[in-house]
Amino acid sequence: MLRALFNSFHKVSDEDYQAIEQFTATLHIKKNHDLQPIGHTCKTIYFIKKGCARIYYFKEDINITESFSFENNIVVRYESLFTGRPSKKGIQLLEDGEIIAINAAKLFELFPTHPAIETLFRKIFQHCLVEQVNRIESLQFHTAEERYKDLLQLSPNILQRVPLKHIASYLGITPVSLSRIRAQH
Amino acid sequence: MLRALFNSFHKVSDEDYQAIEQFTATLHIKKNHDLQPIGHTCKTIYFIKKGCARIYYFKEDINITESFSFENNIVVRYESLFTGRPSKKGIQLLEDGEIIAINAAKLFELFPTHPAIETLFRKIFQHCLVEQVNRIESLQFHTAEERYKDLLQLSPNILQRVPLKHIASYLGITPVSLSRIRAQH
DNA sequence: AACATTAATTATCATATGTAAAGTACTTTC
DNA sequence: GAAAGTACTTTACATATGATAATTAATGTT
Repeated sequence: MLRALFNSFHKVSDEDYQAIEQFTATLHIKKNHDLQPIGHTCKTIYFIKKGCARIYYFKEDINITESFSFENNIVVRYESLFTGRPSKKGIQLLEDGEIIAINAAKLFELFPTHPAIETLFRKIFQHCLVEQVNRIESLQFHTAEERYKDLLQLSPNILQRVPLKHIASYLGITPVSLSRIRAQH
Repeated sequence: MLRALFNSFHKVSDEDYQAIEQFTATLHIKKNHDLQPIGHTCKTIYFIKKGCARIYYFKEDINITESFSFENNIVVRYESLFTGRPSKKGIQLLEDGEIIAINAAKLFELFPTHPAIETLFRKIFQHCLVEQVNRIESLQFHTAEERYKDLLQLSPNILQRVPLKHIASYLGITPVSLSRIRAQH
């Protein structure tokens, strides 16, 4: 499953895959619990095998969802992993979940001896970069209603899995405002 | 100059640097001219030696600035370079500029034989990823006024170099709205 | 220098979103 | 199963931003 995801970015040999696997652990986390709390420096790349999660932070007491992640996706707080600074963001499970944790420091140590692994993760990060650019475009010049409709199109079942208050803050609006948008069907 | 920038991400040997240099060209572009027009597939990584540029696109006749880039920075339309799809975005010079163009296809071909070059660009892309995440945070939950002040703090001389209309669309607001924000000092 | 074009500001009005408060429905806990 | 808590909606009002149009300022062209 993890390997299938990897292969979709860059084919790796059995040996390379096993080298990565060596530094992975499977975690079972309950709904509403944190995979990583606010304030810790991110040293792990997570892969969601089952469940869904959100990256969140507080702005003046307001709980803001930066992103959602569902099965078969990677979750990383890049701004912490790539700078070495503590993250003001946490990762919370929105459903009971099964998570594969990859030790990032150990993984990065593999790069000099396993170029294919470095290539794999370079391509994964490139893909993430494209996702972020698209998100910026959406936030910069779409109305809240357009962003809501786009989100439903991209993740049709998100309404069944994620509380509306998180969707609201993800869209950059208040729950009241989201209610209004939903009401005018 | 380019090498100094590279070194700030990852030290490369003379040989590696020369391998990259082989696929670079220096361009002189006049103010208001396009470095790359809308609709072309991005196959080049640009480095700004002198001048400043913006990535822009149209949304229903409205000319939107996605990002600004100044001296000593890299400009790439990731969503095109990393997907191979034509970009609906262009790159325009806002001042007469001197640009170093790196042929991305040739560069990527160096990766298997020059692992240090791959590492260098992985780190550059990681840095860009962090920048994009920060931009998302700014767009998602700051008011237009906060975003304006943050921009001035980050690029204090931007007002002298960039027309306000571009700054407005970069902030996700109309020029009229930016005028108002500036008026209430 | 005169003219034409574009950029920026200001004013007015319309609309979208925020804030606060109250009500309803759903969950959780004991 | 009652009580408490949480999520969501609705209403009323406040504020920020958008749209349009008119004016002034700045820039480019001949």
